[in-house]
Amino acid sequence: MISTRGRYALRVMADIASNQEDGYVPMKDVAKRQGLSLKYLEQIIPPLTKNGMIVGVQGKGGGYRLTKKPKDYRIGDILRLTEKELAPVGCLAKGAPVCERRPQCKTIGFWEGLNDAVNDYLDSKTLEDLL
Amino acid sequence: MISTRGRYALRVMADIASNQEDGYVPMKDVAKRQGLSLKYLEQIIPPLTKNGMIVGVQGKGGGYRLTKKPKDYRIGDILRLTEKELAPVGCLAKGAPVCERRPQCKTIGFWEGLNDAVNDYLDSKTLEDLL
DNA sequence: CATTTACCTACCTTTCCGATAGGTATATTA
DNA sequence: TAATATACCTATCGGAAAGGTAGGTAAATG
Repeated sequence: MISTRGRYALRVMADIASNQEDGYVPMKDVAKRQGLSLKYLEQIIPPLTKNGMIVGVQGKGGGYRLTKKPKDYRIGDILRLTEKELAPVGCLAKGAPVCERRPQCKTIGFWEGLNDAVNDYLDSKTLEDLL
Repeated sequence: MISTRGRYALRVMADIASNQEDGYVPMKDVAKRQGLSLKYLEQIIPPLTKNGMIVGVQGKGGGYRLTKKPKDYRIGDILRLTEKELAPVGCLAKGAPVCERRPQCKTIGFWEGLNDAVNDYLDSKTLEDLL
């Protein structure tokens, strides 16, 4: 399942895209428009700035701004950064220990297929599709 | 995303399919072969019997048995019965209250698409594919 | 210098997953 | 008929994680 982190991140990105005419968009405004907690958003955003998806400028008149055109953001990329884990099952998760039943496991291939299906869909859509 | 309930259910179904020559397969044996807790499996199984996916016979010599050929079980059907919730986001869940932001929500269409993509994949595979 | 913003870190509360536990009902076999 | 083996039922529980709150610091602007 997708948590609020990823869902809110998408809404934030779409909101910035819609409001960044030529200046910077304060997260305070985004929070108010979207009806979300500013403090909570503040701890969801960092992975996006650290990976160059958006730029943040401090001080008066500051805020956030996209670094690319909406069309050039794959939703999968946004979610993979903000969501703690996207894999459908634990054994396909990032830091998962190698499952000892792996050799005899009859379902792993099926789960890998599901994982691929999900990621293919996420990568087939862009931020522009949300606007 | 997918919990142990659905994952174990698949392993149980595959195990029964592989061991039900012409008699009934005791859950005790399944638990031992799969390395899972019998008591936990016992509370995962009921939805499968109540919906006619398998039949359970009590008493000595009893156990479980498939009601159809492995090829006729869509994995999606098994998971929708055993998994508490398959929807990728809360607002698409079974008993979810209507979201008040629905009219202005720009992401709901995207999530519905993901939900469809997942279910399409799950319904494209059968129990036979796991054997 | 005052204000506004991003940025950082700790903590907290509730939910729920993943089980454990103890029992009852029902059928078979000796 | 007694003993046994099974399915079936219901309550409880510990730990982890989600989802958020809170309070601060750093930097830029007017």
